[in-house]
Amino acid sequence: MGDLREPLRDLIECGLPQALEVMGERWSFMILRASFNGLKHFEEFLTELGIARNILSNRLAKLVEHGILKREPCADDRRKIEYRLTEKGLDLLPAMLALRQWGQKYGTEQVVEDPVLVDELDRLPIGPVSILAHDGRILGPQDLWLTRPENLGNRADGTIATPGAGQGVSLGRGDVVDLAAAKAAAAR
Amino acid sequence: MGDLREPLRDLIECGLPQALEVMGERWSFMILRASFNGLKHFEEFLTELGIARNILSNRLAKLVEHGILKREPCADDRRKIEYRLTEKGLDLLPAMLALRQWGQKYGTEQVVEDPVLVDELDRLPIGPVSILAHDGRILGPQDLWLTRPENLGNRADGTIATPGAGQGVSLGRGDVVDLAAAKAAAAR
DNA sequence: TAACTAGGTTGCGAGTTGCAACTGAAAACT
DNA sequence: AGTTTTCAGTTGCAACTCGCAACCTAGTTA
Repeated sequence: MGDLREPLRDLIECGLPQALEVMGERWSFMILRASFNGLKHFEEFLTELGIARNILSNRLAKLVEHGILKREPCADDRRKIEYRLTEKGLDLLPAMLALRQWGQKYGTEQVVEDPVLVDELDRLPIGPVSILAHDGRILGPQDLWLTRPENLGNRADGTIATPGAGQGVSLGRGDVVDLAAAKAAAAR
Repeated sequence: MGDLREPLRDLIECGLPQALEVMGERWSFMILRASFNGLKHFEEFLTELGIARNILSNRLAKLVEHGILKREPCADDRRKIEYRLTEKGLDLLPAMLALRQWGQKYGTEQVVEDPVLVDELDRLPIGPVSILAHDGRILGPQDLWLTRPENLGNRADGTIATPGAGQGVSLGRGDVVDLAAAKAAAAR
């Protein structure tokens, strides 16, 4: 179970609550998806999502406030306002796809999708959103371990790994995966 | 913009709403994370998350109802109940990590993490959760395209791609990424 | 038997959500 | 020019949800 004895007690300080502050609200992900789908205007979101006007107004304002969407008056029609994804918003794509792939995998209704999301290059369906090691290997729950920063690269066998070309990603404090449970589940 | 003229109007039928039905509720992801962290008992979640008792009770019941956690009476103490992740729950790991990586990247407070989530093999930090092509290439928003099922593999240059060993993943109906916007943003 | 613990449930006030109606400004029609 | 329509919001009100504290019940410990 890693080299930590106990699961950490202070889970508050990590990226998840920060993400949920915006995206945890009821319609945020649906609006985000609509944005990815190219919707830009208030009334489009309104009719598309079937959301209440005041809620939409409120949610859009919050998404803009958090820098996920940007709000720009339309040039050709000065009543219209364009809500467009920022880079920060685009960066939510993996999270959204992961969620929806999960929803699709386990959803009650097995929907036959009509337009398929494909790789532009070969026009073949994309694979699952995955957790990658620094060198690109795909990792499952059973491959994750928790360690203190000072022990990075200290392999179980005593040898030392050095980060190659891989881009390490820093995660939040309190980032513990229950390996015992994960491995037990994987073993079943 | 793919070979579809317009963004689809019926975005309802896809995996996302199904996922949000459970995980869209306020505390669901935090409870999930606590589960990944190895917490199993009611009072543990309670003190760890600082959530209200009734809400926790309600959320746990819903997570169990949706098959994300399973509820098992403890053998040694029949008052205690263990809430453990099911496979369906474990499958939410990419979504949770994607969300928290995003939160960490853009969060106001740059938290210095103490325990780092690493690859078990070499004990080096994991990379970002990524969207993969069927053959494992990492895809960004600008690499995504939308196509009708009957046109799968029809490349822009007219040649035809055939799925290799890659495992295609089926996404929900209405799965459209606004390529124009994504590419424009990527170009900036 | 009394006290304690684990996991809930109930009641109440505060905050959120959703519907419908209204506003105000810019465009379109007549 | 004057009326109507469209766009993006705001306001009022009913229903629901959240969080806190208190209470409840079964099993465990002293």
